[in-house]
Amino acid sequence: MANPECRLCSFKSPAAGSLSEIELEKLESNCAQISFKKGESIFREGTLATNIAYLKSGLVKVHMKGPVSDKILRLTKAPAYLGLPTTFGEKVNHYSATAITDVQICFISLDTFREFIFKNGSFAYEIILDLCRNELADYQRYTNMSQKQLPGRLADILMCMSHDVFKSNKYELPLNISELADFISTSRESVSRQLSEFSKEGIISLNKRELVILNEELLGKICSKG
DNA sequence: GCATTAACCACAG
DNA sequence: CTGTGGTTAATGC
Repeated sequence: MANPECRLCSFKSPAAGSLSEIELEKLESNCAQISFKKGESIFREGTLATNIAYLKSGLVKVHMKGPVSDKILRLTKAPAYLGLPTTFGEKVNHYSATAITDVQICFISLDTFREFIFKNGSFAYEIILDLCRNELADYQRYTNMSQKQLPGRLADILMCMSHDVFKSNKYELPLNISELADFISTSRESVSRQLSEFSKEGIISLNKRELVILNEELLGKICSKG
């Protein structure tokens, strides 16, 4: 656990950017930074939500238990708040957050956070903005996912990760096959098969976890046609 | 009917 | 943990 220096933090959220000097000092003394290794759980579904979690660096999967299997709700890259809806709106977490790379988290006291919301309109506004954007993005993803067939769903997340997370046509898959399946609501076998289909068709190449998108145009078509 | 899609099972690296 | 083959159920011409 390191001493946070919120005032100097270069990963500050837009919301924290609107805090005054004094408020930042307050934040500093009510906040603890912790590192998690890849695979470690940051907070877990069913446990009491005690703090606001701010993802300072790294990549996290947000996921919840379904009736059949785990479901990955979102992939969240730093910087971002994790689980505001479940921390703020509910006493008990309705979903979990797990590190998929090494990760740094700042846990912020719920009371302090709440106080900022009450007293600092710009701070509150930034938080609302963030929640709105996420809700819209989630609605979009869920309608997409529920109407596309398997190839379209897979193409979708492969491109998403390429554009939004890694900003490159070449990247290391952050999720294993069965996590990909949990993400796009299918079985691990289907993901495995579909990936080799894409490889055979020359759309992607995949050795180990190293993914290269060779034919982005075609992948885009598959993505939009479903 | 026949084809397509995708899940489930089993088994092998 | 992954990749494949066989089988099977559902859905759409």
